[in-house]
Amino acid sequence: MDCASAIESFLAYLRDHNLPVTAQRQAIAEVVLCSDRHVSADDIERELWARGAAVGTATIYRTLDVMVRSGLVVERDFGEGFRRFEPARDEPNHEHVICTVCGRVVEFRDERLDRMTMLIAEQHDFVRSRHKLVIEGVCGVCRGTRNEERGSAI
Amino acid sequence: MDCASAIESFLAYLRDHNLPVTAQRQAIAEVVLCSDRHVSADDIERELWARGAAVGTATIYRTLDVMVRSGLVVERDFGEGFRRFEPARDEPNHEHVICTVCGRVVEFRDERLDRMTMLIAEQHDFVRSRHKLVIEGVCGVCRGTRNEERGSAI
DNA sequence: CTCATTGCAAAGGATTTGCACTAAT
DNA sequence: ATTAGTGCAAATCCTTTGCAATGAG
Repeated sequence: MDCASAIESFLAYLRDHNLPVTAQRQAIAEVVLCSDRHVSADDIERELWARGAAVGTATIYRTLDVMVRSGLVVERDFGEGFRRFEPARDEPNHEHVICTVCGRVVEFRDERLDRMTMLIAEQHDFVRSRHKLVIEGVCGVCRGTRNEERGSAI
Repeated sequence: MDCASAIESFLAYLRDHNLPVTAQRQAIAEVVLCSDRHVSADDIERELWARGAAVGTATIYRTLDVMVRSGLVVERDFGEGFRRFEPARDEPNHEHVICTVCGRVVEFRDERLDRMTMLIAEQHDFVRSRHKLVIEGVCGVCRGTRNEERGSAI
């Protein structure tokens, strides 16, 4: 699903649920759904401010809530002390590799992992709802450069 | 390594580094190192209070810092909004299954996982430092009982 | 005696909430 | 007109820090 149709889906979700379609919600949706990064609430706020369409912090969090509930956005916690959000893509379950230097996040999928975690949960008498795998390391860029360049999250 | 010798190792670490061995540090070490759970700072504070040896919050965090630096304690973040700590066991790298109802944590090891994450990191031009896998699900107890019983974290 | 630790309270960052005000339907 | 959303500031939660008092070596 591309960015434009994701936004349309979100607006449709709002209408379907009798939730007002406000300028703020559209602006936030654009930032989150059109980003190929894993953005934090702060990233969103900063980006909207830069675009000259500043939105209150509370509204950003409240809108992220709605977007997560709509299923169009997925919440992530990489143990950084804050949450990140990414557009839900068609891929059902994917994992993350995160660079401990610049914070860059790369995604990958592995079907074996899905099966493995399901089995492991069973072995311990758990019914698995989901799993989260994060691989930490240093990316090629950060190993090469002397860390002069550190990516922004937008 | 058992609980008593883990405590002894910690005290040795303090002496080796010319750090004062205080009653508070010993009390905190006992709670953390002798627990088979993954305790939070709050769990520790509550437990010490219950034992009649209350210790200030700041001291608990500061001591946890020292214990992590000593390598005898490992810090975990399960995305709950706070950190948990567990004694570092001999096993090098292990994963966690956490019950989304009662918070119970079960550990397991899988060598394949270690190899897999190493390879996956390589494929994306990352040098892996470590990985974190958390499987979320509902444990047998919480599926059976109607959630009357919810484990404490100590 | 000297220097690190302790405890308390204040400060911090991320997130949530109360409430008067504004805007969508 | 209703009803919900918005922004601001205050409040929360977990964690850290400043600082005077305390204790270990």
